[in-house]
Amino acid sequence: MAAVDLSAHPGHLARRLQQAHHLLWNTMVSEEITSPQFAVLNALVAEPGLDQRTVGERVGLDRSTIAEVISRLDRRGLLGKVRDPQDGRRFLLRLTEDGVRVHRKLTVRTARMNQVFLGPLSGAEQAVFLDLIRRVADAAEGLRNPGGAAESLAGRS
Amino acid sequence: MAAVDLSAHPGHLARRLQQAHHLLWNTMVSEEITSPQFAVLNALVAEPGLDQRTVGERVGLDRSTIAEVISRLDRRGLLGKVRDPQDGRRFLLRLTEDGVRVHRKLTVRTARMNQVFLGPLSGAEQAVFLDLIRRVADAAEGLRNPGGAAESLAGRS
DNA sequence: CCTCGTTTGTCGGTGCACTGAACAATACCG
DNA sequence: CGGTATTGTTCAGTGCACCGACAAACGAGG
Repeated sequence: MAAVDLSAHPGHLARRLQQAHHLLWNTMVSEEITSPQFAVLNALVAEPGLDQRTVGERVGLDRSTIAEVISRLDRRGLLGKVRDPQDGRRFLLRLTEDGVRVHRKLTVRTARMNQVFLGPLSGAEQAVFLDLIRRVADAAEGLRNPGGAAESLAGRS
Repeated sequence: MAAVDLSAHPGHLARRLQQAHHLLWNTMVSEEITSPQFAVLNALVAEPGLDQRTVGERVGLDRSTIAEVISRLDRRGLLGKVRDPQDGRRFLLRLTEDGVRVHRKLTVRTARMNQVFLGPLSGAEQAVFLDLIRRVADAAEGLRNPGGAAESLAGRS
């Protein structure tokens, strides 16, 4: 029996980590607005008037997924989409007042939740934790678009 | 504009980490069998004859999700389910020969993939990385079942 | 026995996430 | 100007993940 210890597999741990986060988010932040939805709201607070594709790029969601998330936020009246008069392909997105309000409220709660989530780690460990995840995620993402900006991974042709 | 830097949010990073893993899994391990499906195969290699619920507990999936994953593996002929003669509620699960074969093949590939995935980190960092994720995930999971082991979070009343 | 409460699995509903394909509007090139 | 990419959005299909409700099966008391 060649069974493996899953607790040494980063993918398995990543999944469990996200489940843990989902659980905490539901109880401490919101049952209506999900974490990806909040990320979209946040992106539009920072840069109102973005189009869908760019928002997706900012928060790390592909075109299909971002379309669903945005349509949900639209249905709830948290943002509005209008066609760009300059470029009839895009929708320009901006938050409604409701959207801004929701974002403000959840910002406070997410901060509290993050403290609880990272509670088991010391301050120094938390910084290391975030740094390590970011490095692993960035590297793997770099494998996808070799032709992005000035790149990360060494192998330029 | 009270926008927040998402790259300091562990939940956001956790999601991106999983996406990165998903991408690598698809290209380096299998497009047919997913990571959760492999986890189930692995659990049944270690302990043949488990029931669905217990498998779900081993790999960290709830009853609904594990049912879907198992039905997929069943449809592909990688495992068989028979009712427990002792307890008519459960199904006893065991891998078919095909299932064992697939598990063996993927075990090799996952090992390779994990090396690439963790490649950006040094050996020492990899150990820290896995340890930190495990601690955070375990702690948050502990919040769910207060009746688990001894308790984690400091802020008791 | 026969009810009461629990456990196992299923089902319906919602939501994230990816792929690949279709479509429309725009931009580029000869 | 016309034809061909390129880009932004949508749609169909698959799969993970959660919750709540439900039926069948079990277990313990009466």
